[in-house]
Amino acid sequence: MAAWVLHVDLDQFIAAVEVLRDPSLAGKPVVVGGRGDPAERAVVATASYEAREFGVHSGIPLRLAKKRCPDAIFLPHDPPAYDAASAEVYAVLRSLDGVVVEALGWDEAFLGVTTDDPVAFALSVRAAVLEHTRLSCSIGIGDNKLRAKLATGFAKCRNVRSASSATCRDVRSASSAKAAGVYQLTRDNWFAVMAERPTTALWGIGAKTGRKLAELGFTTVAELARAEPEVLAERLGPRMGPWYRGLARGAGSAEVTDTPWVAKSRSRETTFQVDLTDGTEIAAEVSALARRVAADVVAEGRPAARVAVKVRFAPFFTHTRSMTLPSPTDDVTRLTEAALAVLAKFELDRPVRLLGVRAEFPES
DNA sequence: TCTGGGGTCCTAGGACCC
DNA sequence: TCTGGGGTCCTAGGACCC
Repeated sequence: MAAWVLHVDLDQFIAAVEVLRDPSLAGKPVVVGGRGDPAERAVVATASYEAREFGVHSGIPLRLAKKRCPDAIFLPHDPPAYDAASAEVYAVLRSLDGVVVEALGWDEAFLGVTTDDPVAFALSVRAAVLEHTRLSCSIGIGDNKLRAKLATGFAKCRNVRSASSATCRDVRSASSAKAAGVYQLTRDNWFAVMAERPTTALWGIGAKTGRKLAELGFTTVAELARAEPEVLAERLGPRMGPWYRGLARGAGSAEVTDTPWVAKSRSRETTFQVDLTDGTEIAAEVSALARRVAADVVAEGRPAARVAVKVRFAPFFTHTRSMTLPSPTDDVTRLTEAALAVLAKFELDRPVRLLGVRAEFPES
């Protein structure tokens, strides 16, 4: 019996929950985001596969989604509904025998499992989730979390209509698991599958870091895996540099833990439909955000030690100022006064498109 | 095409202290 | 008088992820 990491990822989770609520949406292009009004300042949270065929995907402005897919059905983002659906999925996962469940978000979890047949086990997990929640998921199997997580992307290629995407290139020939919705990635097929892919295919390397690596001459995973740690450390920092090289070699933790997640901070922010210019109005919005954050802090049952304010000026310059409180507190008045004191550190000389307030908890 | 909201971790400079 | 280093805290910003 061997230890395996499984990465479970619900397919188009938010759109799928909406379809369960309203079966008439099935098979149609559905776009969820903001208040469901494509004329507003907001972005796509999830698009159904039908909408994705029009180039609509997470993160693009609703306005653009409407332009690309005029017939799409736009729905408001409804977190409580997704919380509830997510809880059902986790209940199923936690009911599985001998499995450690580590939550990653609404629609993702790592499972730690000991088995001789991880593919059969993954298929049984898919079946259980589908039977009890009517939601489908894809499952990556790995010998650590990094490989399990990346495997899920390939699992989706055999599961859904995204087989034309870059992630899916050549995945069939390199596969060892033949089942739909499941894919296995281990040290044995790591380089066969990953070597020629761009460094940004790795979990933890985004566009910015990918560009820096390319400037150093490392474009593919194989090239990054052969890089000198010192060269990477020089350009990308003493810890991050060598860590990226490890990613390229498929290195990662295999430890799955069910220790409950404890928040290190709580924040609230708002993008205004129309930029704010009036100082009094800006202060009033910061107060309102601070009161919401204070309520979150009270609910958390721990006092906050630090308060930060975020201001995004038009067109898109984001700045943060913060202060450590004289002593930790969960008092609404003290937190609000602190947020206003931090706001006063800014020179509010340009229109403001976003305001945010964050409370940080002391380190355990 | 003007780009949400909620988080986490890392880096780097300056203050301050010994 | 001027000069060392090291350690820690505070602050701002960058990058990434879902």
